[in-house]
Amino acid sequence: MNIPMPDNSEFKARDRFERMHNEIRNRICLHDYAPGMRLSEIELAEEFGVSRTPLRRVLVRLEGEGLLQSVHGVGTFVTDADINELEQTYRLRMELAELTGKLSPRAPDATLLVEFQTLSARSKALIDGAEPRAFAQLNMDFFQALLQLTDNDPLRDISERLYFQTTRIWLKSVFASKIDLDEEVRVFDREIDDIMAAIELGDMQAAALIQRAHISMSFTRMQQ
Amino acid sequence: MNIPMPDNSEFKARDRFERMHNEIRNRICLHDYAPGMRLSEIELAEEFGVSRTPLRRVLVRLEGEGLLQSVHGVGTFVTDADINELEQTYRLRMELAELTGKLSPRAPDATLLVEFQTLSARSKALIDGAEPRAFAQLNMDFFQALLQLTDNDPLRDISERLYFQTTRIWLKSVFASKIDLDEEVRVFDREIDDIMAAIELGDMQAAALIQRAHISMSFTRMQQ
DNA sequence: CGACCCCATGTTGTGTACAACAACACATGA
DNA sequence: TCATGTGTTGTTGTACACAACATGGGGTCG
Repeated sequence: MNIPMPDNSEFKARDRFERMHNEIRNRICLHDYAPGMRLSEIELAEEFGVSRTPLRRVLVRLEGEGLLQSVHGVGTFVTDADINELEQTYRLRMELAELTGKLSPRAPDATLLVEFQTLSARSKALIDGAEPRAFAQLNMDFFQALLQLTDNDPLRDISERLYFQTTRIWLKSVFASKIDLDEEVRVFDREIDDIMAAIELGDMQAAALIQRAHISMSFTRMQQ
Repeated sequence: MNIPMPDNSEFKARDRFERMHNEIRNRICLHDYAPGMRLSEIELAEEFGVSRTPLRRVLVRLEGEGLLQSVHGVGTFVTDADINELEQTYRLRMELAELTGKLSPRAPDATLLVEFQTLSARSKALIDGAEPRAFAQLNMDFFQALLQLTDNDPLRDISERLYFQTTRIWLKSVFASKIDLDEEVRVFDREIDDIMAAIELGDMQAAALIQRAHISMSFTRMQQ
């Protein structure tokens, strides 16, 4: 009844898939591929040194994650979202963030604490003049660090999935200068410090609530 | 910036993909393909009258949904889950069910009410001696009807995703006679009637809470 | 001038042959 | 008897050629 799994961790094909998937997902998230943009299967395949077949496997996965959409005979496009879908997703993300503190919260180990401190330092380095892309990268890294505060795997997967669905749309507002970047960076820096304070007290539920509040405020600022 | 979409709804390729995906997912959910079972790409491709290529696209999607796992040179297997993963997923499903009543609850239209009555009738028909598969099918149909009580699309998607991840494992307990099927059917029949009562009062939040309670109890009975 | 048709072009989708890989049976030797 | 190597078989993964499809431009007819 057990599914066979090679104990060796070489996984040539699987690793390649994972690399390509992460790389393309990051590019979408960081607006290297902006919403609405068309991706060329041929160019991407050439870049990664593979044929279209394994690349398409990655694209199919990303389509399942709601980040891409393929249209026969036309192209593969980065999906966009209107304000209504976005609001639904944000409201759900808020609830999930709170659940992070309720379902299997996990206190961070020493390694993770150091990682948070590094993130905090990176944040402060951005306060005096930041580029949107560097800020987006930091935001993503911080989010993924936060995910390690819960042991509930499905919750992690889903939160990550929704993060990647919303963050590029949010970033669009930043790029369009609808949001004041410097102000956003300052707010984010406070969020990191507040959450770190809660974590160091071992109060994971408080950390989750702070995160929830910031997701909410982030969406509010975006609407203005 | 808009993604092109044919307004015509013929979509030959897309429809075929959707059909194959739903069919295989249902088979997994109803234990036509039990957890741990190996699927033959060649046989499935022949059955659907296509080559391996488009079929593999479906399998990749199902792998992304956590229902399948492909191992190079060995086979494609229906995933199983141990009790720990299952508990995590069930706890998350409970919370999401409650959220259904909070985030964009929607009162059912006449069509949906009729559908619920039909489901109730089907349930009562099963009370005197039911087959596990028919019960599983009813359970699935009822769940998908419940999903229409919220307008929050991401919440719907995720709830459905998690349902398909857990229900086949739950059904395994039923097939293994760890759970008394007749008793399970009676409990489920009450759940339908209780939820319908709440819905007819327009109290969607109560309906959601009842559902949450039943998800919880279902998992408890399963553990015994 | 406008409406329509047709075809050239570029894209995604499909079929097929082959490569990479893992499991198993069997022979072979210590 | 057991360990080990080796070939066979069947599976998933990959490459490539071609089909299906949508788009846009130019031509043609009204």
